[in-house]
Amino acid sequence: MGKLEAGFFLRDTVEVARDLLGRYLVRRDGEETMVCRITETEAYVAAIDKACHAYGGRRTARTETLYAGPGTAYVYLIYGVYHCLNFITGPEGVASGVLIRGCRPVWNADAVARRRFGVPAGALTAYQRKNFMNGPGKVCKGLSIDRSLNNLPLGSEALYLAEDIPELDLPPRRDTLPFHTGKRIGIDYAEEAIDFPWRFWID
DNA sequence: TTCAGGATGTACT
DNA sequence: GTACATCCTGAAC
Repeated sequence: MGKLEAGFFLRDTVEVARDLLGRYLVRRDGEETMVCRITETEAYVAAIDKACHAYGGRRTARTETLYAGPGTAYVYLIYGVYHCLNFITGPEGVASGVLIRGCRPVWNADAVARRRFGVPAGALTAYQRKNFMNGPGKVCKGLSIDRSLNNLPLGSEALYLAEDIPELDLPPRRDTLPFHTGKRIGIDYAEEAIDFPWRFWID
């Protein structure tokens, strides 16, 4: 099946964030299976990063998932309106993870478009296509991801990451994939961590 | 195309 | 009470 396993997430968080670009996010919601290619990620590392929810070792009901084992899904509500999806990196007990900031449907785009805009993919305007899933809240809207999936274990059928998907003829990520690096978005409060180049994206 | 402002719930002070 | 790892709308250009 090509599912990413624990070893993938047990590496340095920044390296995992970079390596998730171009890989497949698979979501099974009832009878519908949707597949997206990841196009934008950000790394968060509690030990040195004031932008991380678990900075300074903070343990609360919300941050508890950040301390879970490698590959666990961390989903939280932001601004009272939208959800954000992360995958935990490193060993259990070390709070760090990768935020999925953007992706693009590569299988069953109709199902994603209906969740995102209420219409099939063919009915989208150019503006809607451009803003399909270019943000963490939009990714979750398009894939029906909410807090019911928080703390979901690595490799769950409802939501998992894959290296390749042979049955759909989706090829593995190229290991020479060109990518961009920059500062993270929406963390203006995070002092020196504002400038960490921990955001990665592909075209 | 860019910009300001509002929506909205939860965590934390 | 305040802040928040955001997004949408409508107005101005």
